[in-house]
Amino acid sequence: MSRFLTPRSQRTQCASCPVRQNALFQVVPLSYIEDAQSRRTDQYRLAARRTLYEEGGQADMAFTLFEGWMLLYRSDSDGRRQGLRIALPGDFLGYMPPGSTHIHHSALAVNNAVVCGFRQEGLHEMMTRHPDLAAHITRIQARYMASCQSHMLGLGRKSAEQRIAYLVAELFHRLKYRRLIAADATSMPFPLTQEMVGDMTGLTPVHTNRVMRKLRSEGVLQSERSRLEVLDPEVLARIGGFVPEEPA
Amino acid sequence: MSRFLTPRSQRTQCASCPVRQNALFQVVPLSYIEDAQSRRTDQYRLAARRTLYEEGGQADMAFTLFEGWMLLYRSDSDGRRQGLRIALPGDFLGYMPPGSTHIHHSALAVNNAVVCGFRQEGLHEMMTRHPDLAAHITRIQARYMASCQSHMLGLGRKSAEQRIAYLVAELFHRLKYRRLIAADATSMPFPLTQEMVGDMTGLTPVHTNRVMRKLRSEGVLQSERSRLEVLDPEVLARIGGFVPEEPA
DNA sequence: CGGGTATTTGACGACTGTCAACGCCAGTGG
DNA sequence: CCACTGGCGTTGACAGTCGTCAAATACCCG
Repeated sequence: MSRFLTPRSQRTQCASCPVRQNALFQVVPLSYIEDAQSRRTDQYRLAARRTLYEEGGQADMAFTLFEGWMLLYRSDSDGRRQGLRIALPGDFLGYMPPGSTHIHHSALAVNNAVVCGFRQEGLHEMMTRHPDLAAHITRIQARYMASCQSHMLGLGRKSAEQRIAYLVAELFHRLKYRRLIAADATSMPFPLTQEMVGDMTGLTPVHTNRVMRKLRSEGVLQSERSRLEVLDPEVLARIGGFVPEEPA
Repeated sequence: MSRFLTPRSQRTQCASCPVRQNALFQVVPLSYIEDAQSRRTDQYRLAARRTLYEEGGQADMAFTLFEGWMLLYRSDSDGRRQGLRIALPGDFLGYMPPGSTHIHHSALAVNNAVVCGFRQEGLHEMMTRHPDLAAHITRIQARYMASCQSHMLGLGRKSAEQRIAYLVAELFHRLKYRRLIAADATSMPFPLTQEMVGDMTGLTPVHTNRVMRKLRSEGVLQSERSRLEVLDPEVLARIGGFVPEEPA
């Protein structure tokens, strides 16, 4: 648990290079697109294993994730790292309400990612102008909060197998909900390393490996390269105690 | 871990009786008090060990806690319970953004408590009318989110002793920050049972006891009835890895 | 004083972490 | 084309934390 802050893949420092590309807003409601378009910055392409922002840094930008997955995490003074959330395309990252000074977590690109940045100030202005944008952001926060609480329940009270099953079931559900995979898909892209799964579940990479191996031997999962096949979604959800909620 | 849903103190179902009493809003900014006064309901007095609301219920009311402590928790299908947050006087509970149907956690009165209720709809109306109230609520959510993330770090990566030390240090800090105890106080009211401490830290009551005993024998804490004396705040914060953040 | 709850303690075992190696695979450079 | 290298996955042995079960003691309120 000590090799973390500059761990296996010699986690290079953050870097992000502007790129031009068209895409839709997946988070901001349609009615604000015009206003939002004028405020958003260029898009950024972020290489795998680089951080978009880091704990303790200035919180002057928020982002919408367009492509790729990101791992949001927090680490303590001993270098132990705890995953907070896996951000999928369409997710909103790094938002901080007015008056906040620094951000409390870091964001790491799991694979190559594309994000679109907004200045926080711009968002705050928009919120005062469009009251239902404020309501929308409030909803997003509440949804993340609920998910965060589910993870707390897992970290505090579930076994390793349950936590991992929950994580996979949740990701599978979220990908389907956003139509990033077909509704009847039986497999999904899975760019997370076992170490990252361990970060999310509060487990050691070694123990994560053992448990995933067990799930495979039980015929629940099947993994090939960076894909994961869910052989029995029912059992997976039952093991993990995962109950899909409306939004995802 | 199975005796929980109707545990030791035969946790009676929720009940709340209206009461009349004057008090200030501690959460809503002054400028909205007039509007808020017209929207708030009466205050409610809640006996110790009763729930204010429960997971899965309708989310039609939000509350400001005036007196007493509350334990917000979530439980899974096996009856295991995980504490999410200790609400102290001045805290805001049960808020759900527009469109939410049911609440995802339960709120239990640790000791006798007094809350003031607001209809969610009323809050939503106010938010559209007063954009900075929306910003304020957003800030509150972000603060709870940050605290929630700190707890995730603890649940996932810290030892039992560290988690308990963190919890106590955090409560001590929050009480001081809100001037619920003097800035130079060396002790605080501590109505939590060891079981509740275990709920918050993801530990068994039994193991919680052992660890608290250890902290006492190390001369860090001292407990009498429902008070806790912090003999060495420095060491406590260092053990728990607690770093006070601006708001609390 | 009595009943019920909370705290405390001991024995025991399971789950998970730690340490240390090894194999596999992809990308790189010769 | 092939050897090399670094990251990731896999495995085994072992230790320690923490959960479980069970029971005794202390405490609080009526």
